[in-house]
Amino acid sequence: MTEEINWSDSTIEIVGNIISFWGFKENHGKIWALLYLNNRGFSTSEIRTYFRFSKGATSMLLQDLEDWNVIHRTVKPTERERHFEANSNFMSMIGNVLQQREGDLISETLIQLEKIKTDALITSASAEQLKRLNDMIDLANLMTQVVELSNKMQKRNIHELSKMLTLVNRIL
Amino acid sequence: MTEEINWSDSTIEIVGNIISFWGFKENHGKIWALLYLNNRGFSTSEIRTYFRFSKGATSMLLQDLEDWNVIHRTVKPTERERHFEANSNFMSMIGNVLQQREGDLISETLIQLEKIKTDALITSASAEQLKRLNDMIDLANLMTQVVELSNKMQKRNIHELSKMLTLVNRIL
DNA sequence: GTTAAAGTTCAAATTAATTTGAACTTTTGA
DNA sequence: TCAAAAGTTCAAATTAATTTGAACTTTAAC
Repeated sequence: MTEEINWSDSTIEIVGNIISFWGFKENHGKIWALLYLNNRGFSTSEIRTYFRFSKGATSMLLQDLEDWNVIHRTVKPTERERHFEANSNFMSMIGNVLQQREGDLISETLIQLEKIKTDALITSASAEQLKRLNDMIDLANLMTQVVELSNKMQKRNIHELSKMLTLVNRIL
Repeated sequence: MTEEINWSDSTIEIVGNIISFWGFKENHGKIWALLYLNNRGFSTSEIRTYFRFSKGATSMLLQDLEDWNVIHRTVKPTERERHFEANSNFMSMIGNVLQQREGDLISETLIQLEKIKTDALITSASAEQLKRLNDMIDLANLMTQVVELSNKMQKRNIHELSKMLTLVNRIL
């Protein structure tokens, strides 16, 4: 019976949880937290063993994290397996996923809404309805802005961001 | 065979979609969009018929939207059924859900992380690990700020927000 | 070039989120 | 007060998201 519970284990759980909040898989967050909290490279099989993930899941999760620029490979000349380290710019996780979704969804939405607007103009829509349709277009544009903002936030660290937001909160 | 496809139908689909992006059920977004785009009160059964939702689902969805302050009841003395209208402050939808999650998740996370930090201090954690644990606490605090911000955004309209974000984007 | 370890893919299985509908409670008009 | 219409609840059914693992491809040490 092991006495000591590793404090980083519980943190990994919690961080996995908090990250899934932003629309990620919890396991993306857990892997990132493992790497980040321990501050060293982990091999694929080490990660797999730690979490008891399948080979396929591990491959896919690491792929995503790499694509999102949340982890990077480290060169280990002695080992054949890949090794990964966490990038500390956590915000990129959020930013990248928003960006990915944005590409797929928001711009497409804007195109569709503009198309609908054209239709509405030539048919029966009332002035009030047009106003509201325009609001929806504003909404889609707002989301583009949010995504743009989150991309810029990627380049800042958490402390800096927290301070910035305090400021913005004070202004509003 | 109906010739004319109502332009607002497609908009409702799209808005439902874009709203689910923020972590809502698509059907929350659809109901809100129906009410908002048509700018009038709808009875429960009207809504149910339009979307072909079950009685139970309609009840629950409307309940949520009302709780989140996204729709409100209107008095119709002639009718027995409830009638609902959209509140135009769409942002409250996002803000309220973030807030709701925040209550359940972020504050709890902060408590847990602080507890873990105490443990880490009295056990084996290295200075570097402590630093990273502190980063995680910063992260949780950052999320509190984001939630606070989104609550303030509720009180603004979409146009105003869009302009504000353009400004922030320019600064960063 | 061989081959074995590492990595990928994706259909099937598992798990999680959402919706349904029947039984129940509440509301309201007569 | 009563009854019927409206609204709610929640276990079961449905649908959606995630994970597994076996078959496959790629990589790199020899």
